[in-house]
Amino acid sequence: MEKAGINSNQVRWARERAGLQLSDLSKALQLAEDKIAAWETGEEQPTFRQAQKLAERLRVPLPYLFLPSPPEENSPIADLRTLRNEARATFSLDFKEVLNDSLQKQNWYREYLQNTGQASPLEFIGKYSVESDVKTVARDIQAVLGLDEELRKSARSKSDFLSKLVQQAEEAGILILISGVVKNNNHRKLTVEEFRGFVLSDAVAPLVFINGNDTEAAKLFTFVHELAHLWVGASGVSNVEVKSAVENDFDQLERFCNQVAAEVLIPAEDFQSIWQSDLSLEENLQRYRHYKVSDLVLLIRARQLRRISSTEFQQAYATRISWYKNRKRSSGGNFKNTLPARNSKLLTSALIAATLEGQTLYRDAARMLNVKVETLKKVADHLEIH
DNA sequence: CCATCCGAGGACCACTCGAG
DNA sequence: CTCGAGTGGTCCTCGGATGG
Repeated sequence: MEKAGINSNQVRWARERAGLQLSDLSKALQLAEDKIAAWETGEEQPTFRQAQKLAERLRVPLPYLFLPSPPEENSPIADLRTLRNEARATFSLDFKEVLNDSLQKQNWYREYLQNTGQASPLEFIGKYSVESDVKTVARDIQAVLGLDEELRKSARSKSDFLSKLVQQAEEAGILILISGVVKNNNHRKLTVEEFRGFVLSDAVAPLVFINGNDTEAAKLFTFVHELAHLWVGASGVSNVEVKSAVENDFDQLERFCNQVAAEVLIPAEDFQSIWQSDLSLEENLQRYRHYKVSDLVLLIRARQLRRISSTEFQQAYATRISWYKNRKRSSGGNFKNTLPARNSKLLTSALIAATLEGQTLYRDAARMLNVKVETLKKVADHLEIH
């Protein structure tokens, strides 16, 4: 069998980068641990086929295994880090892949707009700064989203409310991706401990990514929080701790975006006028049902506006969180709906339009969405029906 | 050593239904 | 009417099994 002739040092580097033990790899590749160890020392060489499988499992392009030394991997993440002053030592491989995947989609979409003469700058990107008035920014976001009494009324449920807002944001030209996994791999779930969302600001093709593994309540809040980022024109990775929204976040930008998000979802004036001090917390929460926001958001608001004590907040918050965590996730669903939701409907339909017009190859389009060509065609049919 | 097949697991939306 | 819970349809990845 012909040997691949890879650089043994690269095997070790890639394995450690992927956070895998020799034993994990041995199991995944169905090969003896000694053999893989020998690849790493250079005593043995894998076959081409084995090298291919190895690269696949280590999530690196095959050529990486032949390089003389590890490649620089700093590109977009370095920028994000400087923009966000939180000292995050390292990002997980999963996160990096999601970020790169999103950047590719954003780049494609920007070029698509340019090629079709639709690339006009969105007026709201970077319209304000963190020094701006919270209320003013919040009103502007509401206006762009068309978030008014009517929209709230038309939402059939809280999750429907979120999807309606997402739809409005996409119509305004913002790509919104909501996914709880890396690419289409259900075995690689994203953790909310690492991030709840991120935003890639851009004048013509802004992109918001929401970690779909989060609770409904948190997703809604993160979504609006990321929009606030765009309104001040800042990219960044966010881990919006719902809890920290009521305390003084050390980061001025994050604090500002949290305040704006709360103001968008439930304006302080409305909140104050509806609240009745002689009612219990639970009774009061019932009075805000038509706002279609979850108890968690209401609790944040109540605390921010000093309607409840810190202890009351902590207590009510804790019971909600455990309830949300215990709730069952139904399995099933239609992949033809899932795919556009994960990759942004705006991007998906633009991509399909581009392939139909012959500007983009089916192969490339399918690769960008991480599906087979056949699947992409089915999704295209599905979307045309509606 | 390797190609191929097959079942398990699980993501997510859209819609319906029934209780309050 | 409102709202949450439940359900159906579809795909991708993984890993074990099989047999060349």
